[in-house]
Amino acid sequence: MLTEGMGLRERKKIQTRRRLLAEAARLFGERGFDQVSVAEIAEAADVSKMTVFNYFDSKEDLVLAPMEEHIGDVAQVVRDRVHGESAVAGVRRHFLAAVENRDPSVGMSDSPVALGLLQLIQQTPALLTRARAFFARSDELLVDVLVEEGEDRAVARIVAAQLIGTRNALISENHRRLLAGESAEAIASGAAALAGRAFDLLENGLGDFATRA
Amino acid sequence: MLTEGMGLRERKKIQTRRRLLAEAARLFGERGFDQVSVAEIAEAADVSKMTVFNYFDSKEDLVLAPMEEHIGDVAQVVRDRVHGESAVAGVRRHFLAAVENRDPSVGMSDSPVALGLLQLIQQTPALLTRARAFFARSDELLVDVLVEEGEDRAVARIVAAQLIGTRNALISENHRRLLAGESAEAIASGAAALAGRAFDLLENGLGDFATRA
DNA sequence: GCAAATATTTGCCTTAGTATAAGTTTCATC
DNA sequence: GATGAAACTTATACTAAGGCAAATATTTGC
Repeated sequence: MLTEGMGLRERKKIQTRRRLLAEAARLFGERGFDQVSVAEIAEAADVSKMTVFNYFDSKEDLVLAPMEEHIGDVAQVVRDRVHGESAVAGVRRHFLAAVENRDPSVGMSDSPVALGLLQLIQQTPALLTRARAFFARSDELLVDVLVEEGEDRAVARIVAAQLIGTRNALISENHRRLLAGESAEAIASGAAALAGRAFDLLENGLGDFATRA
Repeated sequence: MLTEGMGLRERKKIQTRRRLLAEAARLFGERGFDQVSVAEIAEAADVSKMTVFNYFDSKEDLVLAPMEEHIGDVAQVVRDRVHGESAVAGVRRHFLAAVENRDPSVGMSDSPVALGLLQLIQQTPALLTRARAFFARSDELLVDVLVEEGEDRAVARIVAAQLIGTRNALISENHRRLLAGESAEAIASGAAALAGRAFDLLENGLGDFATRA
């Protein structure tokens, strides 16, 4: 975060925000989400409780704020896809590149901090719930892009659900492996293979998948 | 709900539960979810606040309890599908039958009560959130069925996400039309056509859907 | 330095949800 | 039909999230 050209007020706000996020992460990491009150976080960051809610709409946001930035990623990728490229192809390309780059937003970071966050989220119902809301929002944003391009909204919702659902399942699988102790390095090739399979299913259809013998 | 053969205790419990649901629906309908406290509902139903939480785990459950019964529907349908039928075909068949039967669980009831509930849910973030949790649970249950049949879990998660996502998008579209004032009768044929399109996309793939010109 | 804008604090309030212990009702069994 | 156990409800008191209003402090542009 560049701070040049900012007034004192802006710089302080950024600092306070960072301090709140850091103290929250520390306390949550030590004791778990539900065992830390907002008041404690406020105290640790040396501000009042009200100020915490001034910076973050809810206690959950103290954990999930970083995720929030990526809500529009898929919609953006589809909007920016190259000529001749389908929606699925665009998402596939972007996802594979993210895996290649060990992008934390697709569950490819095995840093202690990222792992700690992941664990916290998985263990805390309130956070899981909130994370799901982000998926729902991603979906809406993608629908809007498709509608802008002239697709029927009802069809767009179906396609978006399939695309976002597939992508989330892939990310979630990466998370599972990270939490099982695998390194990002170890996960990478498997993740790419699985993604290939997943996007193939999307593009060519489930067909007679799981047909009862 | 048959009450024969039940003791007084069981009958009273059922009555209390119904009274709580009815009073909650009435009050929520009159003033909105957030403008009614649990204490008020308890008073209206002539029980203590604690008793409300004895019957329902949370305030949201007072609205969503009826939905909860259908969480396992898709998983059950897939588990029970006939020989030679694929997972998609099974879900398609069941969904189309539900539309035909104006089943409320797929958004095909235009009764005032159902409409009121729908509206309440759409307008209340906490309820929307909770409803999404049900979808997530549906998904997990479906994954379990596929895994039991021998599918790889990672692949099962991808397929389940596509199936459940598609179905939810269809239901959600029905909800949209209901809230726009259309009758279940009027929605039926369109819903069937859209469902056909949606499951075709699932079965045969998105292919070059939304390929940029 | 001063006034306007903006951030922060303080204190208070409502409400969901939990824990506990003490009452009350139902039921099975004799 | 009395009785004791089990199930259910209640009152009470508590915690914590979150929202609100008015007072206070800080930064800004001038």
